[in-house]
Amino acid sequence: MQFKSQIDLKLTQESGQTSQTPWQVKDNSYCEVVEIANMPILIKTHQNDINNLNLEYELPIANQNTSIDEVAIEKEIARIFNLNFDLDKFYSYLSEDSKLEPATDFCKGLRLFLAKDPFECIVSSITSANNSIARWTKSIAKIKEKWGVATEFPSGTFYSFPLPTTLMDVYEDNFEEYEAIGRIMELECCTKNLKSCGVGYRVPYIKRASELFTLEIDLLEIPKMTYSEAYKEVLKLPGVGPKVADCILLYGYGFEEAFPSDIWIKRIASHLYFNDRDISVAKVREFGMERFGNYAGYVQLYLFHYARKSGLMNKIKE
DNA sequence: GCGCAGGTATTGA
DNA sequence: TCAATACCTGCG
Repeated sequence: MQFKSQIDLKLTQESGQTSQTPWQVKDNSYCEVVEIANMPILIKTHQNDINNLNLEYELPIANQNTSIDEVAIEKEIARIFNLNFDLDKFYSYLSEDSKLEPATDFCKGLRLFLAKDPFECIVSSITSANNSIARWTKSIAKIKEKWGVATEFPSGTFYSFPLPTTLMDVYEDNFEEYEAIGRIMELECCTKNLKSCGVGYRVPYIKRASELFTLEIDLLEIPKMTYSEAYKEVLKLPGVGPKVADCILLYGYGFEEAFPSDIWIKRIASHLYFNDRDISVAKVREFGMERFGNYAGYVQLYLFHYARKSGLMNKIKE
């Protein structure tokens, strides 16, 4: 299967978008389990040039004889890598703004990398708050190892992200785990609890969010809402403030009018557009949404990577 | 060993 | 509505 779209797969995978961790690299391909028509399918993507994306897939060993709708796979992959977004049109938009114009050179082929699973996106986003990319990436990997759903494929065993029902009931920390099954182990041997994944004080946020998605909130309703309805809805979740809400909406659900604003976007925006004046994060968010409209999300993505790669970030650290 | 980075929740104007 | 502060962890 091949997609004739401009995309830099490596850049898109590794740009630290918060909806999910990068896919596993195996044999020169990025591999991940994606659920399509209620079946876990192992997707392997690779590319040789920036205008082609190649894809192979495997069915679970237990379902080798099941027939699968390839069109559904194609659609889902195009959604995840946002392949229908017109990059060239976006680049000509960037070129009209002298502040944004240089970003193109540093980010050619970078696309939104949307969540394969909304719940994973939400936990990833909560974990990413007040955290470094390296740290939250490790935490998510540990959560998958400990409670993920294993599926056997011809290429091996792969784990997908745990379900909300699983995560809502896990032990919070060593002490809780020890209390529950302490008789057969030492306190320092406790490893199957959320705190041991390095998520720190976000433990109750993650557990409570899992509970909400099990009992009260329907993840599939969110994409049907307008941006501002969806924004209010995800803000109800513990550990979700303005920045994380926008990340969930943009990287998780593809609301491209979101402009996730953190300390870096604030610094970049105030440097480029406000003469280095100190602007509140809330104002930067408003500014971005107002000025860039439906391109706000892409502009945010591009600004961040442009600033990082060009050395602008080091320069404006105040 | 210790300071620092980084959003959210909470508290108190 | 806004400012100040605590929260946890890993990195330099």
